[in-house]
Amino acid sequence: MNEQHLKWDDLQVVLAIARAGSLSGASRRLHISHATVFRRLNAIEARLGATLFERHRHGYTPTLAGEDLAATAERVQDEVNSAERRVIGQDLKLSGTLRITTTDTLFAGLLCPVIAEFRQQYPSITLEVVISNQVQSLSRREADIAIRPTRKPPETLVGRAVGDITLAVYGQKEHWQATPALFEPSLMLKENWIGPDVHLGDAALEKWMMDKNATYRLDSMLGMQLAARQGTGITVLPCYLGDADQMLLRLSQPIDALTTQLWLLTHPDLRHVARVRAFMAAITEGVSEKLAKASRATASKQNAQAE
Amino acid sequence: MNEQHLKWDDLQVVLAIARAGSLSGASRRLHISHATVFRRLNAIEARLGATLFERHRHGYTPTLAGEDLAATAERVQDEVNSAERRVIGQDLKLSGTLRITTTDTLFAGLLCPVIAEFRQQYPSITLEVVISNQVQSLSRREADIAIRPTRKPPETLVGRAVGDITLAVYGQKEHWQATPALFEPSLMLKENWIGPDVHLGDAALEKWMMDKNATYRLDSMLGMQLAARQGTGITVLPCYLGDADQMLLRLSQPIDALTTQLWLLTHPDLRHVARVRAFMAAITEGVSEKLAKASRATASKQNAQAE
DNA sequence: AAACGGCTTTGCATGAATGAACAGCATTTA
DNA sequence: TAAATGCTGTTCATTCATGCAAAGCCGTTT
Repeated sequence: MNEQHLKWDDLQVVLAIARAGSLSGASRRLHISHATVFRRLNAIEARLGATLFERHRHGYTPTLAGEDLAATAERVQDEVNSAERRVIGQDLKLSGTLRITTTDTLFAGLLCPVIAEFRQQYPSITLEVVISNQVQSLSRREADIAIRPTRKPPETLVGRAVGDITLAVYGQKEHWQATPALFEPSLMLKENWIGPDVHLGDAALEKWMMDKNATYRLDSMLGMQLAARQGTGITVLPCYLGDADQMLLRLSQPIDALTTQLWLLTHPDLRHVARVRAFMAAITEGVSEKLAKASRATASKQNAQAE
Repeated sequence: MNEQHLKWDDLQVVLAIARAGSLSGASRRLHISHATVFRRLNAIEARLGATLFERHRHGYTPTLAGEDLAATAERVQDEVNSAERRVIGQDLKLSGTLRITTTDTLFAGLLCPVIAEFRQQYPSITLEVVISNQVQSLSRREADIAIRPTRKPPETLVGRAVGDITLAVYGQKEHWQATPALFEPSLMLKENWIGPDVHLGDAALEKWMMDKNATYRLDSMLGMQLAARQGTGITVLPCYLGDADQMLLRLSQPIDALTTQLWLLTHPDLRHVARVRAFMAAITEGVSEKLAKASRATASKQNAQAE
């Protein structure tokens, strides 16, 4: 036997195939061509003199040896990711790339102009924005900063709460403008409600909507906003989104049970990275003012009704 | 920041530079060109945006980040080596490569014909023989099988003792053939002794030679054999070596304090590899007979004197 | 039954990586 | 003191690895 048959990068290929269960799945995980995955696996097996995967038409299943290597690869991956974070965590330059993950609602309703301003302020920092309602793993280096509404952030991450996100009932202005009062939601059960489907992933909202019997469900707040604009029914939206929409009218006070906080989160290892700090400061400044403005709009409407 | 800047193979380069302290040293460790080391390190640093080594004319020293990555790389190396041994340890084929390490003395005096016979018997097995008096690490995959004289083998390895290696005093036949008796070594203190230097690495032999005042020292048994052939003095040699040399004559009984055992050692993970088993069986059979023959030659000479 | 989607496998052109050779500088050796 | 040695750094030609495109097979959907 020669000294070393296993190239360290080989483990990454084995892991991707084992976890994806196919060559094409692995190629998508690794962002390389499936032809390359195919050839690299065959080269690895030839070098080791061992069969790592059983071939099927629908894909590949690992042998015992293949699974052993995949488990090893996971441990190596943790080591590599930790090391990389530690090294990059010392970066004091206001340049380089930042990868941000946030929801479509937050991006469209709150963050877009703030990020544009940050771009002007720090042109040397390259931004990659992942707009997804799926959770991106910060420890797995899928993103550097997460901007999310949450009532309880993960303990493994660090960050700050920027402000409260209040939610209230909204309806089409054209339909509801002749009714100036704010309603108690429990008195609106006979209305047609537009609600969230299970993919939106807000358990508290789903629970709150249970007695509303929504027969029109969408998987995003933006979708619910668009539906309410059509006069199809009433729905619950974040105040920053609903209040800014000229075609919608606020129909209730903010609903305490649905209030969340907006959190900026990053991995502890990255908290001293200069561009991470700069970005979080800019978002905090730009967004907390907008959330405060939404809060003031709530109070103004209440005073107007008292007169 | 992009998802991943650190290629897993990068760690290997960083480790080699950190431990060798220079690009050329690292290139020798990795068996690649120093130009490649130079370029790969610069590429790694550019990707990470961090300085891993300080440059000097005499070589490179790691920064804190570089040392951190090197420590990580060592852990990864252990993982990779263990995984490879486990996978290869299931290999049941009588083909592939075997890497053997043994001493120059054992190779020249005992193993050469036995290995040649093994080559004829298993032509599909490629042998790489490292002849060195330095210890080669089996856990670091520098060799698969070690053949060594030792009185106490390392506990982390597995193997078998093939037989005893006896050592006795030898002198030039031309000079000593008129003196048929065997001497007690303590009565030969006034002779000119040829001894081992410190690099031979046999502490028991060095201790035994202390009162012999050897003023001609060599760093190998083969060297001591050649010197004794010239009639320069008397020396201590393994019986399998001295008895087979027509120009030398045995002058003493085997010296109990110097007797060692010949061990075949391998890593526990490799003990079921078919070619490892085949090689160890062949060496055991071929060598134990030769060591027994040396033992019989001792008894015959003693009987001749009793008559 | 045809179309579609997902899988694996193969050939060719291109880009990336590597080794060989060279150059320069400082230190060591004869 | 000159030559040898060992280091880093650069250029050019070659080799290797990769992506693109194509082909084949099979199961599912229309």
